[in-house]
Amino acid sequence: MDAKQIHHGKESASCPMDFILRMLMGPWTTYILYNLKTHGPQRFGELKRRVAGISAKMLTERLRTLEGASLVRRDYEATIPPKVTYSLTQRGHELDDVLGKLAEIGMRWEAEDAALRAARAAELKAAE
Amino acid sequence: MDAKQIHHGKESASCPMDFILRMLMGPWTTYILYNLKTHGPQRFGELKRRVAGISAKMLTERLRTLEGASLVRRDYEATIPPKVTYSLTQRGHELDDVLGKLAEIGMRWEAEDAALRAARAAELKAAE
DNA sequence: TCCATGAGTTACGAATTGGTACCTACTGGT
DNA sequence: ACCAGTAGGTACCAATTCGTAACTCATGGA
Repeated sequence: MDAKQIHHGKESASCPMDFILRMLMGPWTTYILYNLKTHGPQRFGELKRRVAGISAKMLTERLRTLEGASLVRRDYEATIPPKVTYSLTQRGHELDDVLGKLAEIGMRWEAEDAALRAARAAELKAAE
Repeated sequence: MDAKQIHHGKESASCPMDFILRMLMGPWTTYILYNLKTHGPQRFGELKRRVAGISAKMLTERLRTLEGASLVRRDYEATIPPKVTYSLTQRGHELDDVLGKLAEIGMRWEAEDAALRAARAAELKAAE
C-alpha cells in the first residue's frame, strides 16, 4: 500500500516478517494497538483523545490499514450521530505476545542503559 | 534520529516498544538483521550483495543506526583496501526469538490467506 | 596509464509523508 | 440562530525520504 512496498516488492516477498513489521511500523500504529489492547474496543473520538497528538487524517488512515490487514475490526452503527467502534480482531490479539515481549525487551534495555549511565556518572564524580 | 521521533518525542517515551519498533521498521532493517543472523558476520560488500537492491547509502545509514542502538557491531580494519565486518551484538541476538516469532506469525497468516483465496476460487468455480 | 576494489560520503532531485485548515451531514442544547 | 460533537473526506503545503550519480583514497593488476 505504500510506494516503498511497490518499490522493492519482489524482494520483500522472501521475508515474511517484513510484511508484519511494515504493518506495525507506522509512527502511531503501536499506540493504537496498545490502546485497543489495554482499554478495549473504543470509538474513533475516544481513541483519538487517547493517542494524544494524532490527527484525524492519520488515525483514519492507520485504522484503515490495520483493518485491511485484519488486525482491527470496524463496527459502524448508522445512528445519528454515527457511532464507529474499533476493536482488535483475533489476529490483532495474536500479536499480544510478541508486542509484550518487545515491550519487555525495550524496558530491559532502557533499564540497562539507565544503569550504565548512572555508573558512568558515578565514575565521573569519583574521578573528579 | 528521525524527525518523527522529535515530533512526538514526549509521547513516545511512554511506550517502550515504540523505540524498538522504530529501530526494526526501516524498509531494509529486517533483511540486514536476518542476513547477519543466518549468514553470520559479514563485510559491507557481502551484505550489500545479499540484501538485493539496497543502495550503499541506505545500507550505511541503516548499519549506523543499528550500531547506535547497539544491535550491530562494526569492526574496522584499516588495511588497504579497508575491511569492515558487521556482526550482531548480544543485544542483536536478543531479538532472534521475537523476530522468529514474527516470521512464524507472518508465514502462518500468509498460509491462511492463501488457503482462503484458494477456497474462494474453488467456490467461484463451483458456482460457475 | 587506466581501471577496479572496498567502504563509504556528498549533492541533487523526485516522490512520499503527514500536518493544517476546511468541508460534509445531522441533531441536541442554549 | 448558533455552536458543539461525531466520523470522517479533501485540498494544499512543507518537510522528509530514498535513490542515483559522482566523488574519495590508496593500492594492485593489465
